[in-house]
Amino acid sequence: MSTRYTVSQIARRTGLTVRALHHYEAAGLLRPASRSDAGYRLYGEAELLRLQHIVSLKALGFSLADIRACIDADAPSLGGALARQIERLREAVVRQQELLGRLERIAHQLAAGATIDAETLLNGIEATTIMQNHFSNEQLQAIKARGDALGAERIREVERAWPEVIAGMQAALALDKDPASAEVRALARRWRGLLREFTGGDAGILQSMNAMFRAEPAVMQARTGIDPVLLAYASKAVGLLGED
Amino acid sequence: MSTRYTVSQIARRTGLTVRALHHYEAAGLLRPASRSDAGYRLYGEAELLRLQHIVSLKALGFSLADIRACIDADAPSLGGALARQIERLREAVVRQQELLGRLERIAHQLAAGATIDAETLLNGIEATTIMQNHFSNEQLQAIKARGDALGAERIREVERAWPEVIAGMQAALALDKDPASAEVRALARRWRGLLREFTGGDAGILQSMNAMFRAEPAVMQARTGIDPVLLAYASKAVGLLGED
DNA sequence: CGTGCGGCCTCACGCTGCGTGAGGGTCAAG
DNA sequence: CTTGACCCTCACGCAGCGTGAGGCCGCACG
Repeated sequence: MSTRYTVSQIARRTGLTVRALHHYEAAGLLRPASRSDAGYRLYGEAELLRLQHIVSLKALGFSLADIRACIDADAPSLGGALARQIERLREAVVRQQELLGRLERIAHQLAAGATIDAETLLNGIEATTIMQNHFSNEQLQAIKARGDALGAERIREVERAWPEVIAGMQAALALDKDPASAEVRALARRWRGLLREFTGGDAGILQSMNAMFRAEPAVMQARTGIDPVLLAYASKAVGLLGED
Repeated sequence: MSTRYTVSQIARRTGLTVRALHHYEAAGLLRPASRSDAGYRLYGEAELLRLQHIVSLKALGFSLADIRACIDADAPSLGGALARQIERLREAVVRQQELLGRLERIAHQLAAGATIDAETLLNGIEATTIMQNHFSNEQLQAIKARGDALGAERIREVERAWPEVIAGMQAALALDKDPASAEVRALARRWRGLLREFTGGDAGILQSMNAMFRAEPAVMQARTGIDPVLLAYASKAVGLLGED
């Protein structure tokens, strides 16, 4: 009449392991219909059906807790759980794709830069990580678009120009020169020009960059040579330029 | 001279927690430069730098073990680890996108079918799950393309026609009619027609479907009303049709 | 000089979804 | 009676920490 199956039979029919069935029982997901005299688990058709549902939901990425909620409460939670699961997965995919993008960019750099040492590579990775933390995705895209617009050649020029300007500004600061003096104004104009080359005139990006320098003074100093004092001095000098 | 930082200072500067730093130490990732008399962990600039690297690599999704390998062994493993990580991530993205696709299809059905009860929904989910297990991705795409080509209206017609043909075949089997008789031949022709509507004449899909019926007789019987005996009978009858 | 509060320390369990034994009964066949 | 093949119940292990528990520093305040 009521056919009974042992754990291993059930396991074979569902593609699960015996251990998993034990686990599901412990998790309150599926209790055997009965036990034999020796304590063997015995399952019936109803349990098999329920298990099919469990397997299906698990294949959709639901957690055991979610599955229990869905099956126990029946209808109400299922639709909601489905929606939540979709939302979760969408976010996960987006995150992973961003991550993948970053990894691929790094791998690309590595392939282009021929034999690059680990230290340099890690520093580069660190830079992108910090950027990732301080700029929004839109801002990062804007920066990337800006870089594409400028072209690799111009970017190299800018990168060569920065140390010079920074050194000049540092020297002016060391000699305690008036930020309003003609010499410092000239430096500030170059500074502002290079900065705009990066920000593209986007006030938000400028703000985020300042925040980044404030949040990571040590790292930024190590990478750019700009410490908070120098930044303040240069900012003041640029501010004194007015709309000139 | 050599500035020393306490755990919580390091934690603040890196955005990690004190517990995480303890964990990294236990994992052999980052040992404090020294300890105070009271046993307090004391970190230096070098540790801070190393930790930046660790954070960066972690942000790229590397496991602590991988990170340790990368940082300890320096250059050699980093490139390889990067490539492996990219590969892993690509696979993960593909898997999750497939999953997302399935979930969205189900959600779509649910939205279309208005108020569908949980039982029916779970059965639908089960069907897609089993299909997923028995057909390759290419086959599933081919089936989907086939469905699009036929159109929703034709599919509904086919779905209405199947039970009728199955019932007829079942009746013929029950009466032990000769599979070669005119009546059964007529049934077999309709059966074959409906089947081709699904397979699109693809022998691989037909084979996989037979395998599915063999592997999941109970489920398939519950869903289609076709049991192994009936399937054998029908297959014989169809075979007897020849190239007719 | 005590005391209170914030850090710091070292265990150690918890979470997810089982895998993988350990140690020991059960059942049908030979 | 023995031998496999199954079954049982613990219980640890995995990754990466979170979150206490219980107790020792260290600095400031009264």
